[in-house]
Amino acid sequence: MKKNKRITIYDLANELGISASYVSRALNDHPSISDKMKMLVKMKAQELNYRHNSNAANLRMGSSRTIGVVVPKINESFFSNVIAGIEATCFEHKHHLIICQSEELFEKEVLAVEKLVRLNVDCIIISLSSQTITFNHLEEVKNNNIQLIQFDRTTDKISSHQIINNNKETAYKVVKHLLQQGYSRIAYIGGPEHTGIYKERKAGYLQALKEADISIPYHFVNDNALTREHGSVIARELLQLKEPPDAIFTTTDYVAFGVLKTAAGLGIKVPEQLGVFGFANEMFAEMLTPGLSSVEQFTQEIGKRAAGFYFEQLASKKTISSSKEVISCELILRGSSLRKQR
Amino acid sequence: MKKNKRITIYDLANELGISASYVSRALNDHPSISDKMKMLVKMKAQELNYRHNSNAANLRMGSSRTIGVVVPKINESFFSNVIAGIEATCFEHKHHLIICQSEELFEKEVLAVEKLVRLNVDCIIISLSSQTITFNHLEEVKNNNIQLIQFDRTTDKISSHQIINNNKETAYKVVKHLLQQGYSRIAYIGGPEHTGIYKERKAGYLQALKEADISIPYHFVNDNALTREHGSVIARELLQLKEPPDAIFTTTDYVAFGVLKTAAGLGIKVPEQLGVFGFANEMFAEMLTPGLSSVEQFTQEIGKRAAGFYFEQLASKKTISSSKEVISCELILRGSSLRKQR
DNA sequence: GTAACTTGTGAAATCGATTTCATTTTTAGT
DNA sequence: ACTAAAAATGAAATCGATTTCACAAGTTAC
Repeated sequence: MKKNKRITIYDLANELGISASYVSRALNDHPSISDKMKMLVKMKAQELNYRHNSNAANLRMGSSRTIGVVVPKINESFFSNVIAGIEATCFEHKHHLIICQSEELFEKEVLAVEKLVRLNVDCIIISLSSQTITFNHLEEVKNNNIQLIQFDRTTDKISSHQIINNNKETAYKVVKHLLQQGYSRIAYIGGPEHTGIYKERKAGYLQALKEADISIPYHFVNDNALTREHGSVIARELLQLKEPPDAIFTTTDYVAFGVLKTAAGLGIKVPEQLGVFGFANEMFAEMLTPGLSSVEQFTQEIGKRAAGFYFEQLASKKTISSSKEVISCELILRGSSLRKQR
Repeated sequence: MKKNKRITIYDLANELGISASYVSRALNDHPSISDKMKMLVKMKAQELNYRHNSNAANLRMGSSRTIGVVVPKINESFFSNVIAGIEATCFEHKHHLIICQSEELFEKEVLAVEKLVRLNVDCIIISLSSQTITFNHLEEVKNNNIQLIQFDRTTDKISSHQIINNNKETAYKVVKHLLQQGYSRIAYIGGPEHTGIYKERKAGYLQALKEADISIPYHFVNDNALTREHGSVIARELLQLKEPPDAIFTTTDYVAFGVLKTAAGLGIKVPEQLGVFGFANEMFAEMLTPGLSSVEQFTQEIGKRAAGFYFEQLASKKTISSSKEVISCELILRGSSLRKQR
């Protein structure tokens, strides 16, 4: 095992017979240094395989040109697309990205946030886990002068910039669409209400029903469902009622998939006997048979705006304590909710 | 804007009337310090909202207790599951994880690796982008005394530990299965051959055909296909031949999905007229109609083994320069390749 | 020719945690 | 009680890049 000690600017300085400070400036394109010397230093760096040490630089500068992202799951397409958007914008601004997942666990979310604080990131972009109901860990982020930006699963209890969809309005439109397709006994299977987006979607659902003067049984409204399994179980209960729903609106495509599976299992035809509408337009939504109607949230855009906001703040040097940015969704209509010829 | 300067161990030391070195030791549970004092220091740290500064610690220690992961795409379930496995093992060993994606671009892969080197990670676990055909960036990793571990998309040109599936054998089994189902004109749509796994899978495919004494036309063997679009295009060509294949084996579920779509578009019935077999058992494979037969790669296990190997090395202090670990796949048979009653 | 200024360069301080080494204090042993 | 050993504690060096400050050399202006 060779003890390949890493090359530092001091080594470069020695080799070149100049000082370390000079080397540092040369590498950073400081204006007081001639292009010729910059060239020379950079050549040498290349030759000796010099690697900049971020830890040393960050320690000195107190900034890391790094943004941390915390999401529940990186393999839900919603989140991975948001991340893609964030990354694109970071890339433009030559910032790094560190991605963490909370796996929907509060404990892991706290750990991830702590880690990012310790790493001295300049900004944390977060979408809360479904378990998260206290926010000290976010307060801490701000106490450490780290810019906090929330998206999608946000809380108003912590003041920060937020990027969200027009959830209520969109849910309202979904129900309107279902009504227009001739469904009237529309059930709801949504996520936990303490998470803002699900509350909003539920509100939109309820408002549309109210406006249409439709009353639905108590059991038609279900919260706390996020997975395919939840969807299956609740759908089974709903569809075996004496007077079952003729449409189900879910706040996640995963839940919708569970519903579709159960319906198929019970021999219920979609969309003829049951309309199904999802949310998030996951990649698999169009792969199903029939295609799952869902909501496009322009996820990439959300990511771009989240990171974009940070860089705007950085440039303007103003600090906005609290604000909201809304991105409008689009209904993607597929077979699962279309029974009328249009 | 309050100038909330971060609390350091010096601040804690001042407050407590002891030295910084003492504080450091107390926080790190150094044996030479009484439990009472440790308690006291930790309480104070809590009270003043002290945050450990990783940059300072890593600079001093030359290690970051961090593993970097570079994968082509975090939103392919294969990779996100491997990451989940890596994360689980890292979590056990109290190491951090930094996730980067190359997006199948060589340039981005190099940048990601550079970033990780600069951040002083202790180990890099990588699966190569499909563009990668030179490996200087990996050589550099090793030059910087960072442990390198490759998985799935690996190269033998750089000596390192590798975790791979038994790709050849598995592909061989897939073709055997198709033959046994009565398919005989079996086409292949695979990834780029310069990537080891695709070469292996192709080899397995060819061997099975050879053993069965089946010869297939030149056009039945296609490389460089990785996306759904590739799958669609190539499938269209294949299926419109005068003597089209009666089965298609693809090395990615995405490609297989493209094949299925095209087949459906052409009115070709799966599995009756065309058998389709994918690879990777992506989440959507079972969601399709008919279900897509695919190969389970035990991805989580791959991740666990990759990280596990690092920690074993760390514990044993031996350095193994080059080795391979093989994880066996399992054929998941679904509708798309089952036309015989079994 | 001298004052005033620019430009190029380096020494040294700095960031915060860790660790070596030395010193002080305590405990134990006889 | 006195020495030897052990435990507790702190001072200072260290990691590597950046930056402030100062100085030297070279230019310009009158």
